Formats: sequence, C-alpha cells, structure tokens
Amino acid sequence: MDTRSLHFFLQLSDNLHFGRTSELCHISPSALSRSIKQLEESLGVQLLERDNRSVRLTHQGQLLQNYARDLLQQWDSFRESLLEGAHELQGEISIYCSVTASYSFLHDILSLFRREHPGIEIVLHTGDPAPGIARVLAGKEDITIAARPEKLPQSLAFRRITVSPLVFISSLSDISQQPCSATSKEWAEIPMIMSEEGPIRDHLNQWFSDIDTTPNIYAQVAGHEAIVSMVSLGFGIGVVPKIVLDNSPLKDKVSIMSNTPKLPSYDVGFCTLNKRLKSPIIKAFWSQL
Amino acid sequence: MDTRSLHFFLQLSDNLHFGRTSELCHISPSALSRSIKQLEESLGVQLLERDNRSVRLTHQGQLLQNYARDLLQQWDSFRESLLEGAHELQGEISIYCSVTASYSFLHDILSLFRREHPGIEIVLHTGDPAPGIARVLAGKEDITIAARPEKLPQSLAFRRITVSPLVFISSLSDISQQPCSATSKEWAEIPMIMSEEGPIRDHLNQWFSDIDTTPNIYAQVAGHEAIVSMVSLGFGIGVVPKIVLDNSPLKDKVSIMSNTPKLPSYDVGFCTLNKRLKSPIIKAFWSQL
DNA sequence: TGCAAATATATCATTTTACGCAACATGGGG
DNA sequence: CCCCATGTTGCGTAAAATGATATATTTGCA
Repeated sequence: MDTRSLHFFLQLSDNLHFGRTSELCHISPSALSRSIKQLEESLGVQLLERDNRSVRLTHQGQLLQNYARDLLQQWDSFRESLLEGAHELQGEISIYCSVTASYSFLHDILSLFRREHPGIEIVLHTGDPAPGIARVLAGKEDITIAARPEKLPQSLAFRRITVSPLVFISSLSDISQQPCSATSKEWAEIPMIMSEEGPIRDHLNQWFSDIDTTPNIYAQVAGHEAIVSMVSLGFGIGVVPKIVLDNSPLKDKVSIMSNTPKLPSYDVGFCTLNKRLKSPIIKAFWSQL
Repeated sequence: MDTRSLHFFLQLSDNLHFGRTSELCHISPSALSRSIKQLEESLGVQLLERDNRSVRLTHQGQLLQNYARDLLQQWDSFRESLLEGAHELQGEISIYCSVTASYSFLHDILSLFRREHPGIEIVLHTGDPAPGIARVLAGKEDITIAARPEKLPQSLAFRRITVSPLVFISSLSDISQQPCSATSKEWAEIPMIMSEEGPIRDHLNQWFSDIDTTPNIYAQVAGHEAIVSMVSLGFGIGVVPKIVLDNSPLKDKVSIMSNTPKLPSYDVGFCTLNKRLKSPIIKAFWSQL
C-alpha cells in the first residue's frame, strides 16, 4: 500500500471514469488501470466493477473509499504536525548533579534554557556527584556536573563552571583541633567522614598513602551534603568543596579548619559525551553555557 | 509513504540497530539505510540520530513510531475485514415494480434471496410499472418487474413470471353495459380510465385507432391499482391485468366485463440490463429466479 | 598514540519495477 | 453496420530499487 495508489483510487472512486481520472492524476490511463488492479490484488478483493462503458464501486470499494479518505487526511495532518514541531527543538535532556550544584549553578541556566527551548523536557537527577561521569559514559545521563577527573577520557567534553578549593571542616566544638601540626600517628586517630568514591576520596587516599598512614574512617557517605551533615553532628572531620559549604544550610554549624593539608582544587563543570554533542538538543544546551 | 518503509522504520525503532534490522527485514543494510533516509526526506524531519556506534530516536521519530504502529495495525485489520466480507456477497440491489407485483411475486423471492444473501441490501421502489423499463435502461434501477414490451431492446434481459390476460372492468353498478356490442360511436361515449403510458395504453390506443374512434378519457392515472380504484368509484371502465384484480382489496367492488375486445395478454416478468448481469449481486438474484 | 573492529553510508553494476505509447477488445448509438 | 468511447494489455524504454563493495568515521583496546 502506498499513498499514491490510494490517491488514485480515491480520485477514481469519485468520478468513476478511468480517462478523466488519469488526466487529473497526471498519469496515463494504463498506469492508472494497473495501479488499481494492483491495489485490488494486494487487498484480495474487487474494488470496482467495470465494463467498457461504466465503472461502479463494489461494496468493498465503498469501504476502502471511506477508509482511504480518512487515512490520507490523517496522514497529512500528522505530517503537518511533525513539521510544525520541527521548527523548535523537542525532546528530552537528562542532567545528573549534586543538590548543591542544582541550587548554585543550574537554576539560572535551566530557566534560560527552558525559555529558549520550551519543547525540551529537562530530566534532573540529583545525587552524589561522584558516579556522575560514569553515568554519562554509560549513556544513562546526557550531562553531569562533576569535578574534572585527573585524566579526562577523550570521549568526554568538559566545560568548567568554577574552581572551588577543597576545605577541611569540623564541627564548631572541635575547632581546637590542629591537624596541620598533627603527626601521622595523630592523623590515624582523627575520625574522618569520607565519600565512598570520587576525586576527593582519591586525593585523600593519595595523601594518606604519602604520609604512610591509614585513615580512621568513621563513616563513608554518598554526597557532599551528607558529609557536611555528619561533620556538623561532630562525628569527625570531612573534606568538601568550599562551594558546597557556601550553599549549605548547615554552614554555621561547621567551621573551616586552617593549616590543613594542601589538596588540589575542585575543578567543577559540565560534562558530556563528545558524540552526544552532535545531537541538536545537547548541542543547544552546550552552546548556551 | 508505503507500508514497507513503515515496517522497516518500526523494526528499526525497536532495536535501534541497522545491521540487525536489515537482517530481520530481509534486505541489505544499504537498502534499509536508504529507505529510512527517504522516509525522513518525505516527512521533512529527522527521525533518528545516528553515528557509527549508536542509533536513537528523535522526538519526531517517537511520534512516528506510535503513529506508524497504529496505522499499520489498523490497515491490517481493515484488510482482514475486507477479506472476511468478501466471502459473502455484499452490496445493494434496487428493484422497481408495482405494488401488486411486490405483493404477489416478490415476497417469496425476496425472502429466499435475503436468506441466501443476508449481506445484500434490497432497495424496493414501488409505483406505476409503466416507466420501470425506462428506469432500468437509465441505470436508476437494477431490476424491474414489467410487461414485456413488443420489441425488447437487445440490452435487456427478460425472465417471464407469468402471463395475465387483460380484462375490462367496470363498477358493479355499470354491470349492465355491454361494450362488445357497442358501436364505435358508443365507444366514443364510454368514459375510460387509462394509464398515462405503458403497453396497455399502447394497446388501447391501437384498438381505438383501428375502429377509428377517439376514446373518451375520463382520467389518466399512474398505476394499475389506481385504475381499479377509479373504476370501483364508478368513474368509468378500465383495463388492467387480471392478476392486479386478483390481488386488489377492491376486487369485490368491480366486475370483469364479458365480451370485451380481445387484447394481447400481459406478459409480466423480471427485467434487467444484460451487462448488469455481470455483477455478482445481480447475477445471484437472476440465477435464483 | 596507533591499530583493529564495527557500522552507517556512498558508489556502481545489476535487476526489478513502473511508465507511456500503441494496439486491442468490447459494447453502445446513430 | 460502422464508428466512437473506454478500459485493458503488449512491448520497449526509463527510472528506481537493490545488493555487493568500498569508504569514512568512531570506539575500544593495547
């Protein structure tokens, strides 16, 4: 079945005359005759009774006439609706980031993006940013906000948002602690609240390894916000990007410790697969940054 | 648009893999690729985002996926319904005859035909049988019950039902009249109820012409039943097939006159166009007679 | 960084299909 | 009985689809 044959049939069923119909359809009478014949064969029923003098619809022909009229009209309007929707970008974009990131960076960007592309639905997942890049690599998310890893896989595009220093935090009651002057032995005693994974955890592991010490890990948690929360309750000290602290409702319950070990800064930005940038939707988002 | 392309697209949109899809569809990968590309061009929108490693549906592709699934399914079920209906004859057959004929001959024939072919709708028009043959010739009716004309047009098929003599009738109060013995002058006085047209009228015209007399036409009516009615009211004498009288509720109100002029008998039967007999519906009816 | 594998697409020769022209068949009307 | 109208079929050509191969590009891995 193709729409052309149906158009021919419809035209023919209206004026019941092969000659006139073939002119109206801009084909030869023979082509029309064959097209109708083929339609009849493909359906397995006779659509028209014809002799050399007259053409008339069979019952099945009348059924097809009604059906084809509807079908063609609906197909046309569907096609139009597709074209209308094509003028603006439509689809879905999924973003994975921490709660902090969604508060601090994302709000303005998303509201602007939403205004520019109202047809794109934004699916926002928040959680521990540590597995964000893995999720992007696995194709589970289009975009994540994450710290730039030491060696960025070639398949990833990274656009920095800001650089935030890592700070050691402790609860206000522990403010007297002076880790800087602490010995390795003392470090081994200090209870730590650590991420389960991610670059900060890697840095800390490295640093402890450098001073040949095994950290006393009080708790492993997922998400920077959880670290702040645990620290504020006095369970230990933790390391988070300063920007997390700035956006935390608990920032008055913890304090930044001074004279702490130097850790690399947290290079935070958007991250997506290079190949996904070919998608107009992702490209639109990326180019707006 | 043709269903083949839509099938390809549907299969592809399900497994999002050109290679596997081409195998499932029993075509080469290149043919599949071209078919999809062509579909996209005909719609004017991109349906799939593809790179060398992955294929994914665009928003428009998802819309088409849903639409095409419905369309193909509906088309299939429509096709099936056509085929189901094709096993029995379906359509319409129009019959034109007098009220008398519908009472006397038609009832049994139609009830049998209806039982044999419940899919055929019977459209019955009753009226003066005189124009019946003209209506058939003009294509307004499929079949008529009419008197066989003197010379049957070659395009007509005729199947006799019965032969009924023409009888002169008068009202009971006029029973004393003796037209047989009447002179031409007296015939010119007798009020006649005549059909407007038709073979009986032709016969009477001929007979009056033969005796060189102009009839005194009291009323021209359409339909044999109307003649009986007028005659029963005493407006004049009329000529009708005896079978009309036999079926008339007024048969006790009129009497058959004796010793009337000899007129040819009324040769009544079914009549249709020869070429219409090629139509399975008409043929089914005809062969049942 | 380079190589191998995977995959969609471009190219081209071949096959299939569609098309138009002309001839044919058939039935109606003068 | 001839002529016209009309749908259908044969046939040669043109167009389109197809499949095999080559190509480009990217990914994954060493």
